[in-house]
Amino acid sequence: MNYKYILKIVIADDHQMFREGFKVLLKNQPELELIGEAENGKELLELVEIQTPHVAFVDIKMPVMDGIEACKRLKTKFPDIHIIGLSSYNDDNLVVDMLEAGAKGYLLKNTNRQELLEAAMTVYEGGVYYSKATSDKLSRMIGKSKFNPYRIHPPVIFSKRETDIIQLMCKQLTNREIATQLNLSIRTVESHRENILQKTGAKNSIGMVIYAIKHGIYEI
Amino acid sequence: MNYKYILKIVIADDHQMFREGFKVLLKNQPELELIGEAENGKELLELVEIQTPHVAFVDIKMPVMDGIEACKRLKTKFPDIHIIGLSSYNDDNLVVDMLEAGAKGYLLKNTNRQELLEAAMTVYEGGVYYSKATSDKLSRMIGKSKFNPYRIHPPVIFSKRETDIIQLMCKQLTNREIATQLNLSIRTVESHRENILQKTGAKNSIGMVIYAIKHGIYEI
DNA sequence: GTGGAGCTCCGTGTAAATACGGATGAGCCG
DNA sequence: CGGCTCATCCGTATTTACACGGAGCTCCAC
Repeated sequence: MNYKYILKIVIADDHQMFREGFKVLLKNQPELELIGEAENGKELLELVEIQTPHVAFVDIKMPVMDGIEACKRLKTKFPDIHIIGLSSYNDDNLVVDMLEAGAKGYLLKNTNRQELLEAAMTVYEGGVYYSKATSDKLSRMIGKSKFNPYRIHPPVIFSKRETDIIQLMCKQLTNREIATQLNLSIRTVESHRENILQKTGAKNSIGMVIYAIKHGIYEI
Repeated sequence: MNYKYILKIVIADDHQMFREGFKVLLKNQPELELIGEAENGKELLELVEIQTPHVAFVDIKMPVMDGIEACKRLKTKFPDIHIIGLSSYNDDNLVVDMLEAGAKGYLLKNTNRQELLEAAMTVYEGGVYYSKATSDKLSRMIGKSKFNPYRIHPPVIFSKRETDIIQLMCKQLTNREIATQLNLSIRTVESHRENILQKTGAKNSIGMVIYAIKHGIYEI
């Protein structure tokens, strides 16, 4: 498996032991960068307020504010965030609630680093992911519900060239300067820029750079 | 908000978790450079002995030597250092002690990067800064004491109008749309934009929006 | 009551970006 | 092979942005 992104993630769980174990799983996993931890849903909301994670791993059962409520609020306030529910065992009803609240994935806590990475990447790209160890009962519940795994929106993927151009644009180079630097015609650069605007849905280069920053294409 | 310094800061707190969170808050905050950490007051004194921080963020409650004692000793030995007290909740009496010991600011630990930066800059420029979430009780205590809050305003680079326009630009409005929304002539908006570009040193609107995001003028 | 800062407005340009249309070849994959 | 994406290039036109200049007004502080 090969991924081209580095995803910023956060973990919300009330047990420090689990958070530590989670961090151990992230060792030597450069594709996932843990940028914050929360002990409950309230802290998670505060955390997301100041950070900008791509994916949040959220325990369903937490004090103060549980994962389901946190998920609902997160999706309202930060529609772009991708949420993966966590539960200690197959707490079927709660998992379904979590998915209805907007989570796009679900993992049992005794997961492994492979699943962790796969789940994060899948939901980030617009898909859904369920723990392989998901109980038959939960599988049937999901199968019957609207949460059947499918890819909603094709992920916005940028070609290498487009990524280059986005980054150079973010460095305040003009189309002409980018063309010179990349040995391209300025018209080619303009074409790429148009495609980028179209893909990101941005109205102008400002929207594009915000998109780029949000999605980690450009680091500030 | 715009600051022209890069402040060297240190953090003293006995909880590694908090220090890590503190460091997260400093991400993308080029104005604050963390040059050292200490786990207690004693380590803090040793640290300041060999480093020269502009501002020290010091937890009040620490083992070995608490923040209050550390603050007193620091102010005696290094009168130029600026100290901001930290506490997990409104521990009113201790906060007052900390301020009497020479701290020029006080922050609750669940602060944000905006407050962090503002507090650091304010005390560095000779002012005092208290956490916005400071309890009413503490406010009264401070009000009665010699530590009457006042704020030295750092050189304000952006006027209210300019800030408005920056934020609308970040929302991908064109000059014309901004003019309409603010009931201004488009030429006025263009003038403001030119001033903003000049102030930020940005080459175009992309540089400006990156500046705005970096400095908390626009939240993404 | 002078001076500065902020806000407002304007003229005249050039440079750049945005928007629509189109095309060709290379490379990959089933 | 056939279909696809990517990268490359182009024409034409309009809209915005950027850059340089100047000026009058209010408000407030010194």
